[in-house]
Amino acid sequence: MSDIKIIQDTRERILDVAERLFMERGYEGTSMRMITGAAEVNLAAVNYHFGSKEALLREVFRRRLAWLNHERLQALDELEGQANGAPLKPSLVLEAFFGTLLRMGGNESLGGMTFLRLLGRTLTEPAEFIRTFFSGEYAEVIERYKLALIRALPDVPRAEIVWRLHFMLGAMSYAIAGTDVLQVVTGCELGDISDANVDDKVAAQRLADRLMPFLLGGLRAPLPQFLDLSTQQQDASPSSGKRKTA
Amino acid sequence: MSDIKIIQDTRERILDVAERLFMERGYEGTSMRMITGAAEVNLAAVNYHFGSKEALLREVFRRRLAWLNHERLQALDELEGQANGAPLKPSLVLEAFFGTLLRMGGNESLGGMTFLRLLGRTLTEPAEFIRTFFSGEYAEVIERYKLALIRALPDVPRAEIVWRLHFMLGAMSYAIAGTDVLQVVTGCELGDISDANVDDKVAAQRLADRLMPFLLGGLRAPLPQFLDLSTQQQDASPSSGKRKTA
DNA sequence: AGTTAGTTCAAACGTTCGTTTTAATAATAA
DNA sequence: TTATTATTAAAACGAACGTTTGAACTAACT
Repeated sequence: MSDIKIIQDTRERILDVAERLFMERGYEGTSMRMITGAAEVNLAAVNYHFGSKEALLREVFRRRLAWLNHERLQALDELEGQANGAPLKPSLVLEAFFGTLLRMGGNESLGGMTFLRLLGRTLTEPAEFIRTFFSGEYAEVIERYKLALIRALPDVPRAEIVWRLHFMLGAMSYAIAGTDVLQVVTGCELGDISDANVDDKVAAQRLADRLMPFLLGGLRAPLPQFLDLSTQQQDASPSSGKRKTA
Repeated sequence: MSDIKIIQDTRERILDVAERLFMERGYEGTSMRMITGAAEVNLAAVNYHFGSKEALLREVFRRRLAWLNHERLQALDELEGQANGAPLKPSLVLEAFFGTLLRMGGNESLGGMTFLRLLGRTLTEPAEFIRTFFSGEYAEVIERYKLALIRALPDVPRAEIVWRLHFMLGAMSYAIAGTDVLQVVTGCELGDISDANVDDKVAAQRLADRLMPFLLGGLRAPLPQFLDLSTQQQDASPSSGKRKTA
């Protein structure tokens, strides 16, 4: 049962190892020799099968993002189909977008938490070709969800929704990518996410349970119109009265 | 006025240039020759003044974090002094923690947005020594604020607060670090943060105005006890009744 | 003046990087 | 079988990496 994949062709074995190493050490911090060494293939195999290191990274992402993009679009299609033209509830839009990703993290045959961590980390990689690659891969899905959120929150300005989508992506990426980083920072009380004994399925579910309420709370927070950071006097507690609510 | 700092000693010029390049290209993506070339100093100057590339990165952070840590602790001290032993309002704790950082981003002599971006990016750098360095630099401040939040939200389990602190750090880091990344992803409608024409002061203020309400909303969101991601039926809209609120 | 400590400089060190080459081997088709 | 193609193998390529060396220059003090 655990040795289903003992026999793997070179191509797949390289992709699996590269996925893990890129996650652990970053793109620039992972050399071809590390990859081919861990995958137990010849050094030239990467260039033979993929052409270059850059192309290998792209392929690592493409085989996962193809599934993710399709799944996310389909989830939104279903929601919009059921809604019959009515705006969707924000919670359902978030569930479709982030829930799909987190469910992917729970499925080891789709890369599991390894791929999720890689995705979160790589979004901040500064290399030029990585950025252009991601905007190409992500553009369509993000655009669809952005429009869905704009329809779901008709009273909130578009710009504000984009900001908050930005914040939500950040919270999610760090929550995933930064586990071992912030585990030290925040003390060891998380336990859950960074626990290696727990399998991806459970870890992803626990993360989802905590993350989704946080994101919804942030998305639906009062608008900043009447808040002023430069004074220390603003009151953002829930009991305060006169505030515009998203 | 703009040429106050034309004359700089080698040490400072290296630090300034390294700060910017590490932000733009990452630690591994920035070579000593890039740094010394841009700083117009000899290649050996970095090793002479700092010892190694690693030590240079540490020094780049130390000169900024010294100020930031002091300021954050002092802000919390003041709040707790004014409160006379009573728990602080969550909004004030967040203002002290994130407001201090964002004000730093508005002050060019403290590194401005360049340092903020560098900080956000570097938190996810996978290199081992970077992680251990940060946990050492951050530990005290994070611990203090964690305790303040725990006191500020007595009804919320400690673990949940740590999770949400984690999420907030992520939202902030990405909001800062990922501007040029997600600018493409989210379309060009942000305009504000990634606009090079706007100075750091304005950019930091605009970011703060958007970010603080989002973080507060997330921090104070309903607890996940009764939410279940695996079913698509949960309702997280604000009008729904029976939910425990943080 | 001479001495000393601090700094800058050009040049080279050995290592590792991604990639390429050329030959050997395995697999498939005629 | 032979011919052809696909894959793997070992070795080397030039370039770039972080670091070190030892001499040259500067400035201050005796």
